[in-house]
Amino acid sequence: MSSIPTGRLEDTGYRLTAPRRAVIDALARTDRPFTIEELSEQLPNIGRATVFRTIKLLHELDIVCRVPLEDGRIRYETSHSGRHHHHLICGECGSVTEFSDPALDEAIEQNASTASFELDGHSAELYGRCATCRRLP
Amino acid sequence: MSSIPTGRLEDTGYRLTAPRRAVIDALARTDRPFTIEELSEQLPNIGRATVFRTIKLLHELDIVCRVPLEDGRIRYETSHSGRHHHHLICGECGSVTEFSDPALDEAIEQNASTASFELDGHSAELYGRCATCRRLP
DNA sequence: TGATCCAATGATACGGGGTCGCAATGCGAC
DNA sequence: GTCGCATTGCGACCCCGTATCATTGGATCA
Repeated sequence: MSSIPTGRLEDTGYRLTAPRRAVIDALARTDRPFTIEELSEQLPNIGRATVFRTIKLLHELDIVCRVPLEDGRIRYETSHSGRHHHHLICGECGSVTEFSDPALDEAIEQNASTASFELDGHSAELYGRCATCRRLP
Repeated sequence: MSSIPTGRLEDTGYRLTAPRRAVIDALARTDRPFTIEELSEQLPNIGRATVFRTIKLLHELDIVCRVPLEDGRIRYETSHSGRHHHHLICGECGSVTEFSDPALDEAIEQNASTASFELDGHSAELYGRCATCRRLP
């Protein structure tokens, strides 16, 4: 159960309304990647469109992040670092672990630079099985 | 106008039928990433479902690859290398350039290994502006 | 050459995920 | 208080892709 930086909403001129607070509370109660549908089920009093809009907003503020699965489906997750990062996505239990690595970012920048490409974003997702599912210590 | 290795279809036990040939011919005529809809418009006599099925098939055979855009939409592209690679995706002209880089793959494997994660796939997409759009030599 | 059989096709309905339009609501500033 | 505008809820809608299923047609073998 992590805490969500609601201040960031108000700082950027958005209102912290009751429905938004309800979505944020629901997020704080989950520690696993979720779909909008799952989230929406937990919030029967909140309109589906509002859940979508709120998640979109939180995504723009880097409070939640999109997690693209291998098959193209999307889940969302509350970003723990709030900074740019990558994901280790377990295909067995569905867990998602954030990581960041300067060497990886460096390799990405190097490739862009070699191609005279002006980089303004990137994504990197790793798919496989997590340590827990492999029953490693 | 690149040539498509149609042999790979028959080698794997699939029939090289007229509709499939039509899709493949259309691909050979495009050198830009495309959506199924765009492709389907060029093939008014081919059923939409067949275009989807054929692209899915070609994707499994690594003849075309999925290109996930920054906003989550998907385009497809005929894979030039036929091997695993990453993409430089220009947000201005929409061009997609393949590249592969052992250093990048190495960094990815390193991170998986550190997390005791058993890697069985990964993706890396770079978003920005290509050299042409930047008007570089 | 024809008969046979199964993969492939096309039409269409369906489903998941997300957005739009719009009237109603409710913050926050004055 | 009240005014204005951001936000909400509802429902219709859209996009992309898949499932269903009757029909077609290609490869194989006699």
